[in-house]
Amino acid sequence: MAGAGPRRPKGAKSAERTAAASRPVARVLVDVPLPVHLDRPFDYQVPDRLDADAVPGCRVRVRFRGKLVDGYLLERTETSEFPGTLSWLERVPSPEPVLTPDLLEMCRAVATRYGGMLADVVRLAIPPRHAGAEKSAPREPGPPPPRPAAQAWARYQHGTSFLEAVHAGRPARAVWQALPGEDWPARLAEAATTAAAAGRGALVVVPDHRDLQRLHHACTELLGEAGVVALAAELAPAERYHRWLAVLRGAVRVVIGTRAAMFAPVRDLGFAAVWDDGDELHSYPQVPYPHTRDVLTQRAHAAGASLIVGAFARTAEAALLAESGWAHELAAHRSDVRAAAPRVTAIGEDDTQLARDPAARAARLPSVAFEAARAALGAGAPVLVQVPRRGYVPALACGDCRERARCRRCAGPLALPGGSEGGVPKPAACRWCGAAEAAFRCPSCGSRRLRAVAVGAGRTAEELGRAFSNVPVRTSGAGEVLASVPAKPALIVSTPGAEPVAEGGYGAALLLDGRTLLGRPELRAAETALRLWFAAAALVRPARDGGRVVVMADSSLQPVQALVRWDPAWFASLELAERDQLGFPPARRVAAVDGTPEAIESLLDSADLPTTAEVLGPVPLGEVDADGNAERERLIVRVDRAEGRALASSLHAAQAVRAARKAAELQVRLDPPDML
DNA sequence: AGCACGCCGACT
DNA sequence: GTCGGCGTGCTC
Repeated sequence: MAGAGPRRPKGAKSAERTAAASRPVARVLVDVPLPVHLDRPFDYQVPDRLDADAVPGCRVRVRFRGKLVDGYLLERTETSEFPGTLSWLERVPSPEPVLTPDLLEMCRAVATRYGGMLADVVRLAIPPRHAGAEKSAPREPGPPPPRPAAQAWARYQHGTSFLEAVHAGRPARAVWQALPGEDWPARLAEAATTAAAAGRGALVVVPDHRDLQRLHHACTELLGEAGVVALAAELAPAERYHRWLAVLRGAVRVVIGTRAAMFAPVRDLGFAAVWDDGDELHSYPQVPYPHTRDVLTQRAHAAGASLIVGAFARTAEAALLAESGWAHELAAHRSDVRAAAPRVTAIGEDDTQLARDPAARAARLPSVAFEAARAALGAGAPVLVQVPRRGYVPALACGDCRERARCRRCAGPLALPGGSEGGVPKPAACRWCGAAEAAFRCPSCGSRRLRAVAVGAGRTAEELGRAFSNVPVRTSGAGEVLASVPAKPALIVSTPGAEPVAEGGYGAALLLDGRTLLGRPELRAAETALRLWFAAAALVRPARDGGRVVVMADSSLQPVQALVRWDPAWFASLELAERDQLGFPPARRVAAVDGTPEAIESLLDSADLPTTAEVLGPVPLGEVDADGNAERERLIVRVDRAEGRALASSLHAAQAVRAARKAAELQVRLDPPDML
């Protein structure tokens, strides 16, 4: 019997409705933007006419605060704890159980990890409904594909045994350092197909559409058109839902996609992979801002699936997975790496010798770069020119050694706040804790000088075109991204991340403006620069075939050394150690809380933060008035990694307390990638 | 976000 | 007395 909601509703109004005979209570997750304290299910009465359709996981329409809203039926129960009278379930748009127990559990885990709300995660995980797709989407899976040959994996230590584990259903987890020139889509397709051959599901997530096309091509080679499905947020709604349903119903074993696919409801997940986890596109820009790598590691763990975190470069997060022993290394022998890599030359500011050629001088091309390009073009190969994007971000660095200037209290980034006091410009201040730094002294070299760092304009394609007047120049970037270029002499000017693949490999790559790339104010400046360099350099022929890379950056810098030696793991390990020392993620877990000063204050009053919590700030965000107060401010809270979960849950709880509710508008982000 | 209840000032 | 201010709390 229903505890409160009567089975047979009394009163004239609901006389025509009768509750279902068995399990008349539906626990419903309402899909409306709600304050955090309402992050819980609500109970409704199931009328007997909807009894058959109202199955766990189906979409429902219910009346909530007087309005008809969408929701998901989580479960049917006999009784409700709610003391009042339950409203009726109004409609079941479709009995398709889209929020399966597995998917629900995954969404809960993700919400918990980020201190976010379940409904927000479910909104990311389930695409909008399209009725036609429910009729047309397939239900039955085809036979498992044959197990693919995977000799190419033998180039990596433990590569063969990794695939063996995938096939045998033993969870193997690896940080994969792809060899220069590696056909990574083919390798990931092989691994995914290996899981499918064993009858299990596979999921591979890549940063962008171009990568997805390459991966899709590699997968259809092994699985045929019907054996793989690509999920991408930019698909038309009907097609998107059709493909998603095919996955949900278990009709397709291998699923690939861009970040929205991290939640794909793959049946019996046996293998998951994220390619190039350092690409910021893997960070989902909606609450609670989940990251592909985090979600897939969590899913692999929960499902007992194998996992690959792969790239040409390596993030500090991937390094942590390896160093903590959670994953193992999947890398080639050093000698094989050297044999596959191009020859890399670094040219610093001081040893820049401009080319004699007047046009090359005009383009400010050093002679080494000019000669490398000319030799490659002469050999009939295309040359890649990587030009950093435009953009400007104010930040400060040591005026002498160029080390990023950091706060002595909390190691946050120093910047010039702008504005003046009594005609004197305000001194540098920490962007985290707000402490002013009037007497900077560089911890590395002792210098007292500060200089502004700005991401500047790159050289243009026209300038380079003049330096090589008889060679066609093509550009790949924001406007138009090229997928591939033929093995002919050409200059390919590309912004980072938009480099086309060259048939037979580029003869040379020129990585311009390395200094500005390295000097970017983000925490990940060096890691990002190196990732972009490796991605471009990996498209160049091996040194033995004449492949050369010239990077315009000081060879004494660690990221530059890592590129020259082709040792991404070494740099990632240093980076991780440094983050540990500075108290940054992933060594520690950091939360950024934005909101009005009152909301922040009430959160600080009420939050039961973990014992290792260190609170920085708040610092004003955006415009500051005469008294130094802003409409919104940011608070940083950091804790030991082990207390990440506790931090997420305490921030979740603190947002729900009465005092914070009025001021509301608190935005909580965990390990925000763009915070610094 | 909107809507209902609730405890003090100006009015018939 | 009683109308109505919006401050506070709730949404099955």
